[in-house]
Amino acid sequence: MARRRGFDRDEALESALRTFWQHGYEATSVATLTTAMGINPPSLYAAFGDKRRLFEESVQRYQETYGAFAARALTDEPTAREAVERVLRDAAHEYSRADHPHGCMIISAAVNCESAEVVELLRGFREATKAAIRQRIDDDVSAGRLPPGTDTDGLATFYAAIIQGMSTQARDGASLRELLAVADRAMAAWPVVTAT
Amino acid sequence: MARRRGFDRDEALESALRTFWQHGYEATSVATLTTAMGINPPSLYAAFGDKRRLFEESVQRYQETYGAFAARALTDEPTAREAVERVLRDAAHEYSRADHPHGCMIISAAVNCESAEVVELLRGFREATKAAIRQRIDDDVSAGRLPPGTDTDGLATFYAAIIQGMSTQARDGASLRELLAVADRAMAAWPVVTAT
DNA sequence: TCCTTGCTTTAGTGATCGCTACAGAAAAAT
DNA sequence: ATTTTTCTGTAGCGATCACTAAAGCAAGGA
Repeated sequence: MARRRGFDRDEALESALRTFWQHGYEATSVATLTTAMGINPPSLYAAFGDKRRLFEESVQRYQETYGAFAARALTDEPTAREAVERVLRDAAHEYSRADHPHGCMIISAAVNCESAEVVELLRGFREATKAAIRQRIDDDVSAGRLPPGTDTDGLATFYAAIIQGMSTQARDGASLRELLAVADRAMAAWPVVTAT
Repeated sequence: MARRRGFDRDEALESALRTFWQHGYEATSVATLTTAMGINPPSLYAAFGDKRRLFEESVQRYQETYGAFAARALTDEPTAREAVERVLRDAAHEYSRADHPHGCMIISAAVNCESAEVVELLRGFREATKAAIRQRIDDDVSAGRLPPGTDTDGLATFYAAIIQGMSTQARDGASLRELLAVADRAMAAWPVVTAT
């Protein structure tokens, strides 16, 4: 039929992801992207549509790779307490790794962003994570591991805030040790279950 | 001598501050600034130097006004515990007020910013706040209100992360009630002082 | 071998970026 | 009233923004 694409679409998307992760949506220019991806603008537009759709694909890919630890922890662990603790400890490791940008892309890539759609896209992902934490805690209330009157929404908001604070700290250069200390301290705020 | 300035420098600076606070350093264009300030570019450059120096003055002004609650709480309260608790509760109120942008300017205005100098400027302010919290806790260790082995640096990092998480939550639309719940939950992680 | 098809490169679109030259206007000093 | 000085508005600087028209090139089908 015709000539085939001369670059690996997946590798190019990974390069775009990391560039967006480091600099954010609007601060990343198409020129920066094409340089990082090793292609020319027309190839980018042919393969990914435009800058926004490339960003959306990058975020999707982030959620399925670097950001997948949270969903994994929430489903794998037997109790809400262990699940949340593992989310925080995994976040500490993930956010401080030296082989990719620090912090969380979902949290930091659209902070100074004029596009309401892009802002809402990431805010939606953050809300979803918070809702997943709350669901996991609700399950524990239903199972009797937490008292019936537990403020599950408040707890979910608190741990979502912790994750966001850890991401900011990581961006500011906090070490794995410091982030783990934050995670441990945050778990000290877990509701005390009084014996019956 | 000569013609006097036709606008109020302080009012113009306040307008610039709020614009930077809302949109961040790089996402705020000079055109946006001049519109918000009600002046033309040459007036801005004559009165404030350039965009970066205007931003620095805006940050300075922010610290002395909207952001002054933290330093006040840390010096006014009698104990570190009360001081940190008041910082968090004041932050909850300040970050969710309807009459100015949500969250903290120092935390959010240079997240997606390519200028290393601007990033470092705000990071320096964040480090200073963290250091002030740590100092206040160190004082309590010296005074015997906290045990000698207390990890004061870890505690300061934790509450700095809480403040940053609250700022992100506020930007995402969290209410005063939700932010206060985060503050209260965070205080539940304060070290337990065992009786001697 | 030649044609068709689609990816590639080059080069440039109008719009906006931070910033400023220039000239007119206004107020204090003479 | 005239001069001096500094602010003000207009208009535009070169650079960069996201994006694309046009033409060259490579590979499968005839």
